[in-house]
Formats: sequence, C-alpha cells, structure tokens
Amino acid sequence: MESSDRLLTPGEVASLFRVDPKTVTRWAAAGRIGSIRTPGGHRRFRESEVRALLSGDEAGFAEESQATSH
Amino acid sequence: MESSDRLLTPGEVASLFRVDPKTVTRWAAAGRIGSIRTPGGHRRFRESEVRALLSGDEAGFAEESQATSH
DNA sequence: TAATATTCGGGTAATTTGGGAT
DNA sequence: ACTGTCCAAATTACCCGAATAT
Repeated sequence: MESSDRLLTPGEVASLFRVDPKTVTRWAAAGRIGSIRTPGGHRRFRESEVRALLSGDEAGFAEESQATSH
Repeated sequence: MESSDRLLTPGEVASLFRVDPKTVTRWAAAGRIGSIRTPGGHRRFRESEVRALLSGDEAGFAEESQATSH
C-alpha cells in the first residue's frame, strides 16, 4: 500500500540485520525479501518491509517487567 | 522501544557470557532472551538486552514456576 | 571526465541451525 | 533441569575483479 516508502541500499539493510551486504543480495535473489532493481542492475529495498522483518521476533518481546525485589 | 540498537551474533553473545553458542540458541528458543531472525533463519540479539543481562539486571526474569511437582 | 565508494558476479572458508546422544 | 559436544545441512562471511552510483 505504501508507495512513498524510502528505499534502502544493500549496505544499509546489511547494517540493520548485522549481516554482509552480499547476504542481503542472496535474500533478494531467493525471493526472501522484495527488491527493486535500478536500471544499472543494483538492488534497492523498501524500508517498511525491512523494518517489519526486524520487528518480527518469535516470543521474546516483553515489556520491562519489574522483577520482584525479592 | 529502541529498535535502533545494534545486533549481536550468537557467537558474540556466547563469547560475552562464556558459554557455548548452542546454549545461547537454547535461551532464545526458550524465550529467556529476545531474538530476531534473519530471512535466512539465523538469530540476532539486541546488544542493549544482552548488556542489561550482563550487568546483572534481573529485570525480565519472572518467577513463573510451571507446575511445581515438588 | 575523473575519482571514490558501493554493488554487482562467482568461489571458498567460517558460522549457525537443528536433532540426537552423553 | 541445564550445559557441552558430535554430526550433516543450510546460511553467512570474506576473497577477487568488473560494473554501477554519486
């Protein structure tokens, strides 16, 4: 739905995921993440999709529950 | 709600805690520590959370004993 | 046009994953 | 209950030269 979404370079996505830029390229080639190609062949990624992937964790997301002071 | 904090690899977290990387994986699987998954399935950990745990911060530790079949 | 940084490609080590046995 | 080790498969990291981006 979002068309006015910033595009990120492979290097930027790599930094966010803490992986090598080449790994991001492999994700795109494997269809694990959407990508846009520049006329020159370089890939660009939608920031909204990247942030969604970064937020999606399994079950360890809890608020800072205050532990019982015993 | 800091989503903009650096991520650590399982190996880095393991080194910080002086445990085997497999143990870190078990913590994540058990929900004892939050984790992010790369599109390839590898785990990444939030540095802020790891540092909090290393500092002896017990926040997040709930005394949820399940079925104390003592 | 030139210069620098990034991102192509491929190829080969290193790490991570998941299960199982100790 | 928790952790460290063994194994095979999958994913990721680092190497190069050439093309693209700014």
